[in-house]
Amino acid sequence: MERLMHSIKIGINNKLYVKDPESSDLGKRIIEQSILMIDEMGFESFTFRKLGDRIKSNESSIYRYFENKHKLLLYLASWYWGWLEYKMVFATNGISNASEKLRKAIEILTQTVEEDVSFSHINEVLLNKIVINEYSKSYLTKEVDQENKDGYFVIYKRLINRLYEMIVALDPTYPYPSSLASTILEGSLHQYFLREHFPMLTDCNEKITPTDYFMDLAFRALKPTNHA
Amino acid sequence: MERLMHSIKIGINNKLYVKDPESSDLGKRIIEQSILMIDEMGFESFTFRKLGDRIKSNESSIYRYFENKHKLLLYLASWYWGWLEYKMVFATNGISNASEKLRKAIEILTQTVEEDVSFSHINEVLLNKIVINEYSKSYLTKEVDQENKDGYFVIYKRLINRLYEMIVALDPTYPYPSSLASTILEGSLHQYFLREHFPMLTDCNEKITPTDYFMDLAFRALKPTNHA
DNA sequence: ATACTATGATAGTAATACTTTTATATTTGT
DNA sequence: ACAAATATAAAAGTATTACTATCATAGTAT
Repeated sequence: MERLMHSIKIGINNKLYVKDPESSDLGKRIIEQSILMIDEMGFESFTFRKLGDRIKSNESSIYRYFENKHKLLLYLASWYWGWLEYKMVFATNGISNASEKLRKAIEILTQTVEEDVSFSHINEVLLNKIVINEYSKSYLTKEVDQENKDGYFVIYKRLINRLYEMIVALDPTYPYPSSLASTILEGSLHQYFLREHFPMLTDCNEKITPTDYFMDLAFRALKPTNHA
Repeated sequence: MERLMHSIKIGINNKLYVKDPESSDLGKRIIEQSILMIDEMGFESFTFRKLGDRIKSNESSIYRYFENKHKLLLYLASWYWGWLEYKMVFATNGISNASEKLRKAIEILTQTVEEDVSFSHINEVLLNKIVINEYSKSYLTKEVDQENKDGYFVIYKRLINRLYEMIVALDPTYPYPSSLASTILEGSLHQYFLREHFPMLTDCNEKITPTDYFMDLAFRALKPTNHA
């Protein structure tokens, strides 16, 4: 798996960047260090000026890669969802039993990102934390509809759609498969956030994981059909 | 109900404001017009300078009521959750059957806010839209833990806790009552957002409501015990 | 040797998120 | 009715942000 992913490039909408950050050393440093900095200081405090100082480059050079920090966040999020999608498709690929397949998918999508193995300059653990803490900000804007039209959220939508398909395959009678799919993905991020900051609002802790909760919820909601 | 609510004041943590906006005409205009403006232009574009222009007052005068726009958002959100809590407690008060009680609570908490009836200067319909589009931004910050300690989220937490208690009363064997309660509240906001901007990611539309979805989900998950 | 490209350095602009000071209007207490 | 206290308004100032523009320079490709 690790070896395989080394040779994979996650295809991100090229409107999200001015110049592909994967195409140069500076670009990779921008990605690498922006992940560290956004995690450290939060998205609002993060600026291209500070990033420039940190990577000993220039603010104006960073603008040659990304129009603004909002697009950088969309880029990072797309990368993350693409990476998760890849892991999920890979892990569920051979499974023919609909129930097992969905089980595996939920496991991959809701489990903690444990360690950083595959891409040298991208720290997936921190990127997962960024997605938990900042992803909502990327779509809760007045520009969502235009940006959605421009395809900035395709990977995320495709991922939810894959989950939707597995739900329908398992139980075609369930009336809310899209909502359940989006609830699992978004709700999982939320439960991680609550575990960290509002432990009274969640049952998740060191022992119980968001995976446990959503696995249970999904299988309480769905009734497998016999042709599965 | 309307008459009753006219005489109710929603108790909001007094650290959220410098001067109580309910205590003066200017304060009420700040609340009234900030709701309209945040709805119109979104929270990031909204500024105290623009609000001052709009209400023909001065930027500096607004700062005498709220330290910054972030605290204003927290104030508006607290007001909203307090208002919802009130409606929920009122509506579920007389119900002794645990199942019916939870049913009523979910209905109140997840249904569309249809019209603005009770408080003259607060438009609850728009406030509901603001909560859908902006609430996450109020807690997805580096300062959450401190602000949580300062009690800025008490009403929201109390509301979820009330829902939690109804879930436990209905089915004490269910292992994730807190997570289910927080999922219903947060997930409902999310489904409304998706319905508006990402219809492919939800089953909710003109006919199917987030209420339908979460009512069904909750009652698939929970098994009433006989002593209910 | 030259031309092209990437990056860096510097400066500039408009807007934001405030703070400070001073003036004026309004309310209230006696 | 008058003085004092309080609320609001007006204006100016500051540091930072989110860029844009210009010019210089180093490396690379032909």
